[in-house]
Amino acid sequence: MIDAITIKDVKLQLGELCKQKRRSYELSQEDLAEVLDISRYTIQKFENGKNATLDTVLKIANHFDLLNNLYQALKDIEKSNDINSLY
Amino acid sequence: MIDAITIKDVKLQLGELCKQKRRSYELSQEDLAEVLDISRYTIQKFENGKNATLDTVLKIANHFDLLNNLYQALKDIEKSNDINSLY
DNA sequence: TAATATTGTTTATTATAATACACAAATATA
DNA sequence: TATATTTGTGTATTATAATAAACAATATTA
Repeated sequence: MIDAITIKDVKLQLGELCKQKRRSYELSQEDLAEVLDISRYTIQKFENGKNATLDTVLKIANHFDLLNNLYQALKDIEKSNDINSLY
Repeated sequence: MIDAITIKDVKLQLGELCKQKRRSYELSQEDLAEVLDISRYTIQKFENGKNATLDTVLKIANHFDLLNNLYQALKDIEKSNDINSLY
């Protein structure tokens, strides 16, 4: 039996994804911080699963072209809710 | 030509989704705030597209059983990155 | 329409995310 | 191995998200 996903799990996975994306672009934490105009410490903490603000997360997502994906996913959830309400 | 999705768009959509989910459970902002042990003002601001913390967003997502979906979506993005690196 | 419930807004305070800086630890490169 | 680069940590400060409480503005219901 696999345990349910926790908030901590999601934060850690978000951090891992940032780390992976950043490295695939061959950017250091310093580089990414600079282009996004945020501090390296903020990136550092986010990549290691600490709490962050939505703005920080979305700035990073945007830089790695994940904003449209995210938006569409949210729209899909909203739509699936609409459909369920028909039954 | 449709404009690209902005960070503001995503925050507004997150807020709308919270509002919709909350209403589908017939909860007031007050109700939701109480069960999540956060203030109604935090919900209020989030639902209207203001900035928030990841913890706030994930507490809400968790309450509406969206955490597994989110986690899996993040894993999928990570995996698709791995695959691309093979070519 | 009157009463009730919900949502929006304001102000003040507290908690904490973000910043800046320095330095140590760990990795990568010459 | 020595040098350089990157990452992790610590401390202090600043900016702002979160809280609490009250009240006005909107919906909802009787």
